[in-house]
Amino acid sequence: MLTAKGAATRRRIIEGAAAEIRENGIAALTLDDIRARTSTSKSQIFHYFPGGKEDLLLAVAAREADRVIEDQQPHLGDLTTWQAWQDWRNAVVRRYEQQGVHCPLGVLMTELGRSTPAAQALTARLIEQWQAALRAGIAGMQATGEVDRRLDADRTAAALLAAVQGGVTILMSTGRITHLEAALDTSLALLRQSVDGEPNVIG
Amino acid sequence: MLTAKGAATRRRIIEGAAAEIRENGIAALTLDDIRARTSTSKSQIFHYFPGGKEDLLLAVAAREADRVIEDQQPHLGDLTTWQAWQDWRNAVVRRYEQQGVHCPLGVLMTELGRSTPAAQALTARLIEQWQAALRAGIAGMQATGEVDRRLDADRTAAALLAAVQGGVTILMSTGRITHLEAALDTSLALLRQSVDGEPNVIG
DNA sequence: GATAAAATGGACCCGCAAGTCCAAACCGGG
DNA sequence: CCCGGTTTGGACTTGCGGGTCCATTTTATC
Repeated sequence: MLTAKGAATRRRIIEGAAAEIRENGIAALTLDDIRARTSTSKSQIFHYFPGGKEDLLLAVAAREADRVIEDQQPHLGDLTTWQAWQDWRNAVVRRYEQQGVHCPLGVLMTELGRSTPAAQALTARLIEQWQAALRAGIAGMQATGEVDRRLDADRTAAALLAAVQGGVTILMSTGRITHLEAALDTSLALLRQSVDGEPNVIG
Repeated sequence: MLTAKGAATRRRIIEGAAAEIRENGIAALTLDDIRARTSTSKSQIFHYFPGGKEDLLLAVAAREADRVIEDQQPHLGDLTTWQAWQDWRNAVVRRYEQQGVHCPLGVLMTELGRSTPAAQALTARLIEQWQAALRAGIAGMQATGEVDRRLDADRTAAALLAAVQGGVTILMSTGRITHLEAALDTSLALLRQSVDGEPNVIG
């Protein structure tokens, strides 16, 4: 079982590990660092994560995956107006601006993505969830005629998601946010353009 | 100095390390694996890469960065017609289809990207080079009137690059290439669309 | 407040992998 | 064929970090 105190400790360990990754990356991550930061002991880590490091990392990844979606709310869930899209765009930029150079999720995915099926499933679920929200937003805008109905909503959502992802990746490796902004703005311009044949100014 | 034989060995070590990363990722990479695969000895690795593992990884990253651009040629250097763009698009898809789940470059960048300034410079240079080629292609198409002149060529190139990068990232973590394709096709559709105000069918 | 379960502390073990070292083999030029 | 440097082999050291173990303390429940 798990008492309230135990649950709190477990949570503290996950958060501490995530913070550690954000600061130093996963390559430098040791259980001892986590232990020190969270004021716990080795035995606690293994008590709450019997599978050891991998088990803990998976929990961190799950937490971070949730956070990714959370941080885009309430905008992501309500992309019904151009203003909402713009707010969402700004939320994404702001989120990753603050994130810093290490993305716990991205690193975790590339690190244990292929090794553990559980991690792979987590990734797939996040992408699906994110893409579904974008798809719903696009479809809704199409219903009101604000977005060209000839667009394939799902495919466009996939492209938009890829653009964001790529912008973030470049941000992580260069520290510059210009690509993420360009990717978002260009993608949104595509949505805004030529509604049912009517041309529109780009940008 | 470095004799022909020495240079060959050095090259063999780099290629072997890259192959090892492609197969098993960087987390699992050990000097012993490389040693075994390349039929060399520990001392050779340190002889040719005095800085040890990090030194070697940097060399691998440099090699892979070159390869990324190479593999997109000759298309990337000659984006003067829609056919050329399409060929380039196909080359990119094919390249990453074959690459497998591990991208030596991507992994290396996220792994030692921030730790070593040299790696960071390498990344910046690759992105700049890649983006410049795309920018040149877009600008050229604008000159002939085949792409809307109101587009900011550099910013659009940045967005396109981000889209590709994101598609690749998603491919690496899910094994599915659909996002890369959607990202490329959607981005190219944007370029093709509404030339100087004339609407165009999307997709 | 007794008792069982949960939580915690921290010493210890152990294997692995990076890096060191030295001696041997090889090779090119005089 | 001999001498400098280069290349190679592989044993050895070393430290780090994941994981184990058990004793102790705390907490929940009756």
